[in-house]
Amino acid sequence: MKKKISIKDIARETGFSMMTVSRALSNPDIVNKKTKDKIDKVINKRGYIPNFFAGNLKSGKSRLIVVIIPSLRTSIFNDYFTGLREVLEENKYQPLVGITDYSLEKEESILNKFLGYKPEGIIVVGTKHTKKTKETLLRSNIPLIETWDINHRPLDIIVGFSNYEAGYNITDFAIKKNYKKILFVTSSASNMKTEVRGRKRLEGYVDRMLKKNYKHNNFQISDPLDYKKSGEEIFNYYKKNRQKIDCIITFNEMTGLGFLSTAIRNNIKIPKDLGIASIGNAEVSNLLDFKITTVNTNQYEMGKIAAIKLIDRINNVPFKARIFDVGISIVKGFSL
Amino acid sequence: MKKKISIKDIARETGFSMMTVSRALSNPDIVNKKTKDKIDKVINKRGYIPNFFAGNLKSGKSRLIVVIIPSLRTSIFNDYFTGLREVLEENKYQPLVGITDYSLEKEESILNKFLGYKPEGIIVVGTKHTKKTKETLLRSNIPLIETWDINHRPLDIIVGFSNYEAGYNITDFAIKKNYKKILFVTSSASNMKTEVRGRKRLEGYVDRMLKKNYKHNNFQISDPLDYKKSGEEIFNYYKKNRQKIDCIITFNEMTGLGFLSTAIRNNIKIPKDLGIASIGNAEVSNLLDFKITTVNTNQYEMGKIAAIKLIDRINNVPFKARIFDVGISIVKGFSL
DNA sequence: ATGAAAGCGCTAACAG
DNA sequence: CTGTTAGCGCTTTCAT
Repeated sequence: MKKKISIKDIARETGFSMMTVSRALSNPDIVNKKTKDKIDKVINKRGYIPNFFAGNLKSGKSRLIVVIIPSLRTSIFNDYFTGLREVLEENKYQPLVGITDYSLEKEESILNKFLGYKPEGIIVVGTKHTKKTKETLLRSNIPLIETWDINHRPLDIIVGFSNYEAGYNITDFAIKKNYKKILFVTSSASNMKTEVRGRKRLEGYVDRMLKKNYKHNNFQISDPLDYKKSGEEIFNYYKKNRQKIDCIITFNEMTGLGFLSTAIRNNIKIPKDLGIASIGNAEVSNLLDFKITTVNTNQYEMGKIAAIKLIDRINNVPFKARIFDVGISIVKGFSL
Repeated sequence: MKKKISIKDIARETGFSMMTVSRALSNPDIVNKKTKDKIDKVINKRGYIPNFFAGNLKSGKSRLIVVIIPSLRTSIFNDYFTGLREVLEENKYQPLVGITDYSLEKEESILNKFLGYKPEGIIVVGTKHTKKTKETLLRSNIPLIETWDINHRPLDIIVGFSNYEAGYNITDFAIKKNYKKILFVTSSASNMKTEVRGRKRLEGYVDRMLKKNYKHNNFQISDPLDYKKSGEEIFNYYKKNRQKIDCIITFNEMTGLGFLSTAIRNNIKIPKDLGIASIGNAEVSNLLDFKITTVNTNQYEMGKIAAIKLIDRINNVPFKARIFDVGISIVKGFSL
């Protein structure tokens, strides 16, 4: 094993003290130019890399931000994470990513582990957490951003949009296009308390339908992560209930795309015989030539704003509101 | 600001020494059961979370693994990363993720930064690095896995597949299906030394075509990340050259899917009038009802194996080979 | 089974 | 502009 080189070695070799070397690295301006050059030369020659932990231990600043996400395999969280990451990196923060696979228990254990890294901030998806998670979060006293749903009391700060409004607005859009027999598709998980976002979207749909005295109707897919299977399930249901359905709205965009692909391959005339819309803004939908009408939930921007708000919070920038609505907008595709 | 609680506080409150508290946490078996219970109780009550840095500083073990990836927005790297992450987590390692956006220079700077976290291992995508990156990697003396392409001399260990073979095999598959006028699509970036993988795929295609004395033909898309635009570019080229093309193979799967979507919407008869195939295994292609014939590059498994090999290496498990080929396989869709 | 001393590599605070 | 001292919070080592 090669001997590890520390700041001490650089100090010895340059003839300066450890402190001068330290300053040359973190605060070059206050060091004599010549001194700095000499130190730099030796550092380069030796390939010295400062031990991040040691510095952090003393200074108390880790520049680490905990980011907790349900999944990275869904493009929607990917966009969100990309937004986060870009802003964090610009500000020299390093994200520490934890994936919950949609489990609140896993969120709890990840959080516990990550708190040991002494993060300067935390960003989580969702406003629903276990009781213990909430306690830990509150007790830790670390700046915190909850995201993706604004209809809750924030533990600290919330950046998100209204899932209810998303469901309401897309239904409204379909109604105005003269569709009347609109089916709303959710996942069976939307019944459970973990999947609040899907449930809120459904509620928005139901309320809009009730206002028109239209009959509301909810179909549940079995596996929200298997879009192809979902597409087939929805299609089978549609075949059996053609008379009762002239439009289908799915609670998320990939499910919508899954169904759209099945419908196209089965030669359904879209949007004439059947309108299709969804909620969320799947990157692939825009990238392929199957642009579905959907609600853009601005996840990339949401990620950016969440990171900005967190950094403001860390820097004690005064703020008025605790809830930031990044808004939603309907993106027209060919499907409705 | 709330006072931070350290192991010292727990020691004081339980009446035991810091060392006993430390052992109760990291090595519970050698501590008296009653002692441990008492300590646990106080730890829970106070919400004490061990400072990860301090422990690591002394022990020298960070349990951090640097993972450097070109992008997370492509499902292909996502699958790969998921494989990595699962194995690392099972083994109590924490991935530290760096995104290069396909830039070797960014890879270099990320690496330099991350080395300060004293990782126990490094996993990078690709075998092409800047000279300085190579030096740093070698000098750091940290177990290293390079992935995604086996046709190189490994710096330490390589886990990947042959991109050349992928191009060769899919072309072979098309030829055996009696296609003769096969167009291969790459990105303009495939000319540059950064995008070795695309170039190798093209080489495989060319060699297979030459063996049959078929004319090889390469079309380059302008923006490899805009699949819809790529789809249109390829489609326009196809329209103008219908007579010369009976099959199109794209160097990556999303580009193939982009083109497939355009072709379907333009009522091209697939695979009768035109065969379409690609390389790579885009998750979405399987999830939607547009399964394209493609080369499965086993990225999820590759991630898993890369992580396993790295952990073996860290644990000084003796190994014979330095290159591990995870292999490729053709996945039949409807498109060819 | 438990404790005391030492020190990991760095930087804050103070000194000059 | 540079140096000295002390100590961040933990674990290793040695002792009991």
